[in-house]
Amino acid sequence: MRPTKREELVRKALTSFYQNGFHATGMDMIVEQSGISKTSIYNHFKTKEDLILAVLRLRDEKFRNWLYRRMEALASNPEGQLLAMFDALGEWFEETDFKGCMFIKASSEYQDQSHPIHKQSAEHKRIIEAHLGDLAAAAGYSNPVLVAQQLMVLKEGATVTAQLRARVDAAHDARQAAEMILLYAQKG
Amino acid sequence: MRPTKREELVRKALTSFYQNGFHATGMDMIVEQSGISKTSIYNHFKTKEDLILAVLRLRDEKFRNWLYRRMEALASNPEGQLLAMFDALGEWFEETDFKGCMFIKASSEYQDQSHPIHKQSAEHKRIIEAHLGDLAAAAGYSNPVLVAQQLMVLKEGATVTAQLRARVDAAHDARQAAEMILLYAQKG
DNA sequence: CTTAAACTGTACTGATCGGTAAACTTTAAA
DNA sequence: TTTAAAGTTTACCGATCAGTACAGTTTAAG
Repeated sequence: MRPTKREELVRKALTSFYQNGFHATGMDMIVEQSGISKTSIYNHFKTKEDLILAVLRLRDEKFRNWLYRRMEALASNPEGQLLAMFDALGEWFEETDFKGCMFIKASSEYQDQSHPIHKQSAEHKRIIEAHLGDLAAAAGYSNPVLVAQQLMVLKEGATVTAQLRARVDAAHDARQAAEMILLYAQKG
Repeated sequence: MRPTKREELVRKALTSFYQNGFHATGMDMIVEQSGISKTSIYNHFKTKEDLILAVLRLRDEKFRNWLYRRMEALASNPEGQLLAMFDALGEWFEETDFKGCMFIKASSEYQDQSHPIHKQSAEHKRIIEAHLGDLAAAAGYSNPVLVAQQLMVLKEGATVTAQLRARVDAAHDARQAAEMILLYAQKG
């Protein structure tokens, strides 16, 4: 097995699904955009759903890697990294091909909670929230779980606002709100 | 013209689109769910897109009416009403047929900012934010626009979290965060 | 009772959907 | 250089998509 073609397929499919949505993107469009034959695609993935799941796995890995590294680059201590997440989000929102969070969109199109695509989207969010919880614990907050949940609400809200209303500065609003949350959160 | 049939069609179409999504809901499914013939549907609306726009108009009116009334019922002063929005959201999240915000989902499926469906979704958010701004001004905050923006970010984040992760208590987290925002916002 | 508008069912269009069959060509390792 | 896997093109499948044509039926007002 040559992994390159498969990876290239998933990478190209990612941009197609991200830019156009899941239902709106037909397999023929993916053939066009990727330059990979349909027969070959279905040799790698049994169904469109399987391809989407692979796309979401790649997106999860790439996005979390990028976010975590950016948070570490922008601040040295855990408290600063929590706030730096919103600066990183702001950079993301400013990218020309920003089209919102792929997992929010996936869960919007596959609404059933038991659907694999929905479950995988929820898992992505769970992992990020756990990371924020670790940082909040390291920062010494007495209720790191609550802090992480509140910061996640701000993150999702800023992302949706940036996509739906083209409001890039939502990241700045969210950061200010996060600062107030951290100010009030008791330290253990 | 009898307005009843048309209204019934839009009402039934709303639940279909809300429960299943826009692309995933075919016109044949709307014929089934509404009991109204396809010929009659296309006599009222030229295209599926026109029907969706009418559905979103109805949703905007119904949702804002409900939210505003609920905020007024739960608190008497403007500051309390701002916080009561999150209690109202919590009630919404607990409804058995809650499936997230219809406008967030619409903008996820029609991503182009210039698309009528996307624009109408953004308008819905703009109107609610303006209402929050009025309440924040009445409450005496020196920067009511910023307060409204931050509360909107919390509202969107809580709604997405409740839908994507089945976390009804996101409304409670958001309310706590909102309390801290209001505590720190200077009064004029 | 008449009449016109509203609505109905049925059948259809061309396009596209996800997915497959079959025969052929490229690729990379033995 | 042989060989088998991985890739390709082309054509197709039945189902469904949004939307239409048409002839018949219900409805409500004069």
